[in-house]
Amino acid sequence: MELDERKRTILHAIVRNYLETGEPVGSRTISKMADMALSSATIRNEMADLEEMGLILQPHTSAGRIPSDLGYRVYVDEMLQRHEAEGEQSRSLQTDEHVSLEDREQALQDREERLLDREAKLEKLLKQVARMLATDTNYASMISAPMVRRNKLKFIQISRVDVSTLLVTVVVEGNVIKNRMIPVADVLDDETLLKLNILLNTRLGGLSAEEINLGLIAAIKQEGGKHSELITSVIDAAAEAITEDEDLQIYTSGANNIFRYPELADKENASGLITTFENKQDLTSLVESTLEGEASEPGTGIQVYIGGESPVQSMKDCSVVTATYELGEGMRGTVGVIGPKRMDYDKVIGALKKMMRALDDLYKKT
Amino acid sequence: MELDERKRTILHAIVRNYLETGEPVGSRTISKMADMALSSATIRNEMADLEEMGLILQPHTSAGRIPSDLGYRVYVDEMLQRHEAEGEQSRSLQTDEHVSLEDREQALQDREERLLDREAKLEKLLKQVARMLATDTNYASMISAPMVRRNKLKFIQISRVDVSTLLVTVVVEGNVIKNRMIPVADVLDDETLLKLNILLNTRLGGLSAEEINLGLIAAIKQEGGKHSELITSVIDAAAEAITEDEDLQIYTSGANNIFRYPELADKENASGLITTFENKQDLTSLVESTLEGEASEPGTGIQVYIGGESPVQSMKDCSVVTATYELGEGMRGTVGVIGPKRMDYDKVIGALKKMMRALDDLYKKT
DNA sequence: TATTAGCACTCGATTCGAGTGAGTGCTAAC
DNA sequence: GTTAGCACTCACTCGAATCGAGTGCTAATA
Repeated sequence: MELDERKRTILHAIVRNYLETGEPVGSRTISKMADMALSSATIRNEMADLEEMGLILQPHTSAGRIPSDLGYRVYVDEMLQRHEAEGEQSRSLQTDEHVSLEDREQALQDREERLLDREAKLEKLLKQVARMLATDTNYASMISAPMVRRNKLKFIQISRVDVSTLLVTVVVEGNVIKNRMIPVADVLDDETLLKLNILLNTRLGGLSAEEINLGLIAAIKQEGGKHSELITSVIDAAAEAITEDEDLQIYTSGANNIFRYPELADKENASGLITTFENKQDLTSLVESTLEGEASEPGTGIQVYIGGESPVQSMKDCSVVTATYELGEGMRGTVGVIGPKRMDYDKVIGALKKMMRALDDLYKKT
Repeated sequence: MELDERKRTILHAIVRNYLETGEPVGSRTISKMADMALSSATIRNEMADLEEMGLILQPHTSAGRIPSDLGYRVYVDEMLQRHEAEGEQSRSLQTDEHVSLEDREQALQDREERLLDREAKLEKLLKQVARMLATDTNYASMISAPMVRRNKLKFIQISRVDVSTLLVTVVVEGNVIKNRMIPVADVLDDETLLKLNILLNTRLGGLSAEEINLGLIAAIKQEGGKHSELITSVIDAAAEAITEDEDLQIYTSGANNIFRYPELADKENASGLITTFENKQDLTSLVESTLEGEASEPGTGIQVYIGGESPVQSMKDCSVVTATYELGEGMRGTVGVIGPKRMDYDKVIGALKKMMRALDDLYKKT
């Protein structure tokens, strides 16, 4: 059977109505709609067809129809196409409605703030983005910290904080900074310290994790003479700073919003979702899946997972809309909104696009 | 009316039974208990008295009794006294059952790990503690990062990472480290850098936030000559590191456990609690209240908030058991367990005490 | 005088059945 | 191909009946 124009219209009507009311929609409701010149009986026939095609379903015999996952799918796909088309258009028109982050932009006005130690301030930004998305949409939101490429050592410094303590500061590519304190028994004079610093920087600067092998370490130790033990500690710290695959930071917000939607608020669902939001662990699959999808088919960058399509088990009754954001320098992360399957996809996609544009601008203005 | 021995026994029986079953307990249930040689009628009379005294109440006329908040209070108070007594005993006996953190202790065996950059590793420890408490008790848990006293500058260092970037590293009392990157237009040679470092350390080292006033800053700037702009930046960073009243970090775990207890799992309650756990903001009042309470009456360090006693509005149907932990050096924080009013206080208090002992040992072994 | 047996009573919870209404599928007429 | 009409389904609501755990009170008992 074919999904002709009329069936498509009816499907749309059903989906839209269901998104609004959250209740199964009957044939009479549809036939009474303004631009619908058909009787309920006709609608019923078409509905029967749509059901046969797996696009809608009945909760029980004497109820109206609700969209099936597949039904949502065709609805969303069409919407995405429309958004994409619009996107092309607006890109040439250059709308300037991205005001929401303006206070942040303000904060970033002075040059110093901008190049700041990423770890600290980025976290605040991400939390803010998550919160804004959640409050804007009334759904739950998540955002992953961008994956930073950082496998090259940029700078090492040993300094003496007090007589018995040394501080090792390591800067790696991407301006990620790691500190480590090392207690020492024997006091080192300034000269030795300076020598060690020069030695370490000349030998290790610019190297990646793979390049720092045992041979090299041994060589440096030899050069360092009696301070080999200290050198080991320092290189250790450096290695940790480079390799440490810090478990993908993810921030969430608005978890409580799930209670707004009865279909998610029952104990079973709520408990599972809350656990997912708390552990964050499970959300990584969502991040990965989004990045993959984006790579394989780079479109607007928006992806929608309906029900079971989501890689996260506990979200089988939810829909997830994700996007990939970029903060320049190839730092990419994933941001997403999680809500009931009958979420307002249009609004959510709009909010995400707006947010991504804001993030884009934020770092483009550097 | 007086709370004589028999009334007390009956009250205990009611509370204990209610903690177990979660259902109102009737006179017959009590009279049938092993060590109870009274008829249900007598129990009923006593119950009427207890109700008059405000220690128990009836959900409705034809139901059994449940403990009132006041009833819980006397129950818990007695338990706390008992615990305190036991505590005295076990302190001289020196039991050695604190095994739960042993893997962590293992990790801290090698000396280096121990003095490590607190920020990073402490966070993991705290998260682990929270999770362990939550899984041990099946309630929700929270832990606040210890408040560090850090108002004295210990060490400042400016170093050149690359031609256009300087790195300022500030260490303050308590070995908290702050980094900040500063972009510079004009290149600084090593000598100037060294001079600046010495200048800053001699003038600022050991000073507290109050002591770094505008006059001093002006004086330093003058000494620094043409690098006054840079000096401003550095002092800025230092000041930030000292004062920054970083909004009291709090970690939570096991929020989903609230769904185990029907009296907390209804939408209203659950939504409120989840929001509280997510924002963490509201939990600060709990931390403060605990520290205050601890200060005014230093006992076992355990405090119990029953229902409305808790300073957190959303927890009016919960009980909260908190404790103050200490990681040496006067670094104190608060750890707590949040559950239904009918929580197993004994188990929770036990778990908290055990955890505190483990934390104590962890840092005493330094 | 304190305790207990007995009894009427209360009231939430559960069950049952009737009634309601939104919605369907099918058939026959247009 | 569309529509009016009709019998049918089934979740939902509501009130009545029943159940039973538990109470308070009274009178008898040790």
